[in-house]
Amino acid sequence: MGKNNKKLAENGVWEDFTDVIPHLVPQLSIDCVIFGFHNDELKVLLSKFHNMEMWALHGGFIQQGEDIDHAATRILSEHTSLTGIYLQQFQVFGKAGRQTFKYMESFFEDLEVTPEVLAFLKCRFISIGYYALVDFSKVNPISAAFFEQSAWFDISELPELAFDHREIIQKALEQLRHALDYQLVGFNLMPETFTMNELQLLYETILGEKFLRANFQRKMLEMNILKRLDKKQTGKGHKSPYLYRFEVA
Amino acid sequence: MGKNNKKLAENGVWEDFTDVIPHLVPQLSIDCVIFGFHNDELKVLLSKFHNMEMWALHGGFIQQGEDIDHAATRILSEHTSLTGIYLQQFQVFGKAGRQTFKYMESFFEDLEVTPEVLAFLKCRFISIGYYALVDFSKVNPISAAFFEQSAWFDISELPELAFDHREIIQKALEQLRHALDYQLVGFNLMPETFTMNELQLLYETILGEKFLRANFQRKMLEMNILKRLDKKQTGKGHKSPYLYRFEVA
DNA sequence: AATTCATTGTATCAAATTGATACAAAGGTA
DNA sequence: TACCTTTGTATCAATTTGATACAATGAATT
Repeated sequence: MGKNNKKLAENGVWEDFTDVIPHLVPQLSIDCVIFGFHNDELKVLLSKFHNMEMWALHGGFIQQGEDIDHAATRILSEHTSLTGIYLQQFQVFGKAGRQTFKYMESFFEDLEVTPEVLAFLKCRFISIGYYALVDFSKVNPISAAFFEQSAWFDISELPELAFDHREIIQKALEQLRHALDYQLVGFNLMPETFTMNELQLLYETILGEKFLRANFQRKMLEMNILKRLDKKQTGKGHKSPYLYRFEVA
Repeated sequence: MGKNNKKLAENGVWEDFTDVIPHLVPQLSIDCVIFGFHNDELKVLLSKFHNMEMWALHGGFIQQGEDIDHAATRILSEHTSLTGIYLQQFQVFGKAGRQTFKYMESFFEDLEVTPEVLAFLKCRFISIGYYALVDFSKVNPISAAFFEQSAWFDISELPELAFDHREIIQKALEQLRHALDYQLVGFNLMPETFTMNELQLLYETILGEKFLRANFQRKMLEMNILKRLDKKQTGKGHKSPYLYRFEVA
């Protein structure tokens, strides 16, 4: 997988980049902030540029006439092989100088592409931000063109990020927090079944505040969105909790 | 202004459209939903296509490298001569077939443009939706290229609208309602000073629900965002209300 | 000058929601 | 069986919200 980047189409998606450009909406891209939840921490899936200590969001281009939501779904599945994922468009990033190519000159020099392609890649792109909420345990990242590896990062311990990707993640988090308050969005980050305590930890982690156990449970139950299943056999020395599944009554 | 559309640059913004295209981000546009409040009704400012009973939002293109918020501000001022307006990006519209040119063939035939320009104009555009909140009394609409007049429409009595502009307005309204709940956004639709009753009417109109006068006043006052000024001399046969100005304490 | 009327500003009480604490039940270990 | 920890739920206090009441104001009317 991706020993070097001289060929741009290692994942088979692009046969020849020069030929593809005319079929794209130029200077417009999509960037996905892929959120997962693991070990009581909110994670973001990032990809690392080849030969550089620089990470980036999973992005891609929109094809002529392609529905943008379809493009986002396609890009996501190209990077994770996941389908049926919760995806939410949240903001467009289009500041004048949002892409700086500082520290990336050697990266571009290594690319064996035509001057036209290089000029295209160095344009100011306007990027539509989507966030994806995925079940961490089901993700199987795929390395795509330009990148050599993918990895999950704790939201509070992000590595060096390209362009304005740190700001994009920050805005995505704010939108996610907001959505958590008035939509039933959190369950997309949970496995199929879960305990009340696990759900509470998700809410506490994302919102960055603690809740009283009794009140959290009362609130969740009176929303009538949880189906109570059998008890979970924990083997721990205490009462075993119920399992729940998200299910609107 | 705008007796016909054979020349595209009547407002002086575009000298020659063909020359301008290469300086735009292709197939990407901005559409502004301009909200105003008048006679206890929420209004939208629309423009009418030349020689057609078809209305549209005020839109425009983004220049290469131009900050998109700057572009939105520029477009707004080109259409209304207003500056310092509250503008909020709210959603991108990029469905596969969002522009239908049904009923618009004659419009395109009337345009004396090169085939290249025509092809450009008929592309599927991805449009970034912004909404603007303006003080109704200060607006002085300007007719722009393609259009013959502008007018305010009650949100509940919209005329025939081009493309997916009805949906864009609907989504803008939903976002505005939402923003009203948790941001201090409504004051942009009000004149400099106003009575509590006028403010309540704004909230009731936008949110589509009635509030009890006493509770609305209590809620607003305890937010500490209103500066109480002198009483308004109404000349009416009852107690005269205080005037307020938006001012964070 | 007193009366009438619609509107405004605020007080008050009831109802609902939220915050904090308590306690019994379960499931294991010592 | 005693003990410890976690879970599920009940309970009461505090706060917020909903509904109603009432005095004050400013003009027109008598």
